[in-house]
Amino acid sequence: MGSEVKRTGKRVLPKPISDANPNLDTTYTGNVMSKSASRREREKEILNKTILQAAREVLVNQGHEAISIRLIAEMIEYSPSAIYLHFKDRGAILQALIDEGFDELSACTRKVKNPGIADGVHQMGLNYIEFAVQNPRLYELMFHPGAPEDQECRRRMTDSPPDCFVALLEAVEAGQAAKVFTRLIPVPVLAYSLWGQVHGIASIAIARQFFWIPDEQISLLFRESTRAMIVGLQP
Amino acid sequence: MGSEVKRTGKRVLPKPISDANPNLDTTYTGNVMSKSASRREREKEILNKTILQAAREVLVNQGHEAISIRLIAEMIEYSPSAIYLHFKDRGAILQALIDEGFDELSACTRKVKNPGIADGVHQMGLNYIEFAVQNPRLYELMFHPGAPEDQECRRRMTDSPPDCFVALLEAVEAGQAAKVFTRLIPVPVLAYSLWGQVHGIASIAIARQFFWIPDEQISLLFRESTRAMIVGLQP
DNA sequence: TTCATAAACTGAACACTGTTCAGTTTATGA
DNA sequence: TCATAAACTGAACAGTGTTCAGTTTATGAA
Repeated sequence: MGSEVKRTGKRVLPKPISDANPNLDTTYTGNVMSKSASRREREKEILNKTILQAAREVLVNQGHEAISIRLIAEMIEYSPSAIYLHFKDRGAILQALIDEGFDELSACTRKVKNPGIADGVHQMGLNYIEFAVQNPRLYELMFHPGAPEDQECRRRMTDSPPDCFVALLEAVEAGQAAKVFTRLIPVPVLAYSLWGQVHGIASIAIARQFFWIPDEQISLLFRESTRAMIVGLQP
Repeated sequence: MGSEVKRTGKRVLPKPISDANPNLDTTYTGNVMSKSASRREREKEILNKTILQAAREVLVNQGHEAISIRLIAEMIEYSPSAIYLHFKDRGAILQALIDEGFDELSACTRKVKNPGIADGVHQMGLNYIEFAVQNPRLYELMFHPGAPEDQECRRRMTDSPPDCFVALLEAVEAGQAAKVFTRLIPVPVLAYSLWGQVHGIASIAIARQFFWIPDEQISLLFRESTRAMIVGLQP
């Protein structure tokens, strides 16, 4: 619990950004939105981020099951009900974390220089696994968010694939053009084969309950399994 | 809810097995354990199974998150507290379901005839994926039981691998002897590469949110990805 | 058959969730 | 200065897992 400060309606946090503040947005005042209204919007944005920061901290340390509204409320020193002014429900918070995760994963896979050649695809896979291993709780949330029904996340996902998969599809297409993948199977099948491989290795690496493999062989496993998959896709 | 029958202490269910019952165990009466004591033990066993049946029904239809003590209690027409006379806590019920799952998965992989040859290994992988796809909720529970800490499941797992993995290790060793896998990497690395592949494909197939692939290409994906992995493990 | 004892079982409680909403406090702009 | 809107709280509701005192039933010896 800690502080026993009496809490009243409006909080001093987030601090009102004074006119002297260099971050003040002076380019967009006037007719459509009043100055204070836009400031309020920025404050709202800040509190939004604060909530997500707290949620992510819990996620990293204890996993997504430990994320509770009341806990977050205590961390950011607001009442639990205040959170519902910023997020529809607990699921919306998790979804925001999932979105963050996919953005970061996408950045990891996109940073390889030549995705179209065999080494490039290999490196994409290794980057993917690296992200998963370094953010195990987040990765777990991204692919196993728990209650599987009702989420509109499902709809969004099926509407358009996450960008990390788009990157893979592009690499596969470039690889086919460059004769890296010569086997005559549809591009999605090729891409899913590759994705399945790295996802499986990453999942197993995260769920450490399944490791009777010496530590020094893990990176060998990452390299060999991804290599084998790429080699296997050329007849 | 249904019946409003007044419930009192001891239940008529499970029915006492009379002496006329052909299932009566007459081989072990007498000194160590009295007749009625052994009957009670059998009744306990039955109620145990009844609880697990109910739990599995919920699991299959709604996923493991929907398994609640109170719901199970209603299904088997006992009070919630009665369940704690048979299982330490909710986690113990889930663990029992997980154990069932690994037994069944093991049976699936073990039923291939020649696991040591390439086709055998391939078939093991396909059987594995088939199990996962046909028991998606169970498979999800087995590998993502939720709260990851505190479980003594962790200890048991790290003590000895599940039998399905032992079967794979044996197949890989036989495959190496038969020159199916000629690449010079340690057996565990080989086995994990194969397991990672099928696990990844199975996971993605289950989390259908990630499918923009036409239905008719799914079995092709299963076959091609497992094939590619096996081919890739020979230099 | 009687009866103390052990086993099985229940009901009420506790502490914890997510979520809602009436009511209070604060900021706003005329 | 002051009505109004926005921000926020506190208490409540319904749900969860779990515990435990107390009741009901079955048992086996007297």
